[in-house]
Amino acid sequence: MVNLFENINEQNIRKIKRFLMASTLTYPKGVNILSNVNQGDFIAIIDHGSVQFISTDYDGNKSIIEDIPEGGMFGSLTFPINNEEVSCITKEITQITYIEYDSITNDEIIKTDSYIFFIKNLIKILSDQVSEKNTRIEILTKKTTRDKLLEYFKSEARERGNKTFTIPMTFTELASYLSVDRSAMTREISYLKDDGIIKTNGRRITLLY
Amino acid sequence: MVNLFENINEQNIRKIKRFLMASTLTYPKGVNILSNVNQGDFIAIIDHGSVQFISTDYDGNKSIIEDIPEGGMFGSLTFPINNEEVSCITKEITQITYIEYDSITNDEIIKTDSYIFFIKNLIKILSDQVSEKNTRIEILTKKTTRDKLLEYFKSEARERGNKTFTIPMTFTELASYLSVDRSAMTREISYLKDDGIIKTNGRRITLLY
DNA sequence: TAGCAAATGTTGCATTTGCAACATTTTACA
DNA sequence: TGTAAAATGTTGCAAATGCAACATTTGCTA
Repeated sequence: MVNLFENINEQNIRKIKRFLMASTLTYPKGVNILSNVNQGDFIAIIDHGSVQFISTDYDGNKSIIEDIPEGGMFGSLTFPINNEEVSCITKEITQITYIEYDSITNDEIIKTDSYIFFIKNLIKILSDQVSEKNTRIEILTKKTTRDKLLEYFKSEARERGNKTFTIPMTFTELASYLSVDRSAMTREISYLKDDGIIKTNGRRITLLY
Repeated sequence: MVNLFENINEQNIRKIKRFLMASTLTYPKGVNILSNVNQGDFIAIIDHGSVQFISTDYDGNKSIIEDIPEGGMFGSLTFPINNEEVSCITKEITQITYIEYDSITNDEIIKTDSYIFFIKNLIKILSDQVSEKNTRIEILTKKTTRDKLLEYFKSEARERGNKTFTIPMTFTELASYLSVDRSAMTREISYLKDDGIIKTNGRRITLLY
């Protein structure tokens, strides 16, 4: 995953952050950081920790929209923040640096040496996010649990270049990512094994075709 | 929707396009434009016409991943283009300008007056795409057709700031967007009407709560 | 390391859904 | 403007799935 400050030395990072009017906040585990959010558009970079965007139903049903790990970023431009159903929860103690969106093109910063790297990193990160979401949409549009699982397994296999891989989350989280009932998913996984389509060993999966 | 060349005058657009090594191609209706795609990463801008990204199953089931209208853009960085299951079909006669991704930060172009506008437009478009996809993911993760419909209706109402709105596509296309069976969706819509939750008049929907 | 919480596995059952087949209406365009 | 294609509406039925309830295993931490 690309870091927003990749290929930029410490000195220039400090300079860019200054021009970007960056401010850094630290949150404890389990708080909703969107509750006291700045005015105006911003970009948030996760220095340490991780967060999760969660959508909650009128029924209390929760679905994870996105997991953002250490080094990741998110922005007010990419989330319907004013949607009261969406919250952004820290999964652990988390330090976040906020950047004002309008400042990314101010006069000072575009004269900075590493500015082009910064912009290219930002564009790359956004592109990767679109790509990731396209992958998830392609999976979610499959009608059956079986097809969702197979599409997910195929996308993992494609990404790793290997028909054997370890899924990077628990089965409980996978069910949430695929938006299916966990127990029904377990059932379908055993059918896939019975039919000789996959082999499993814990979270290690092998596609057999 | 933001256009990649918004706030840039004709002269500078020509200059930027030259530095970007832009090439323009025109396609007839109904062809897969990814079949003969350039080497390397690129950004494609739709000058006239529109395209649709479609994923096709081993069963032949098709699902629309994204509709891109006139003025829209897409890129090799945001689509798993090497995935043989995804195709990009022109919905009508379509003219597309291709830009080489690496050239968006070449030495010539960053000296151009309107470069900052160009970059800001690009970032805005990518952010909007992420945001749109987050909305769709939030809808697709709902378990029932009823909840998918309601989430979609709410997101439309939110966006328009009005509980009455006209859906911007056919019901057939909506079923595809929600990834549900069209006839089952029609059935669910009449249940929603019976239950007094919505009112409809053709594609005009009113949320009654 | 004991104990508790989370993850995983299993199954019956009611509900939801896709699918198919068909009638009717609307739209596009030759 | 006539006609074919697309969109819309309806319904029976079988398949898929969510849900609930429970047993078992794993992992964390006090």
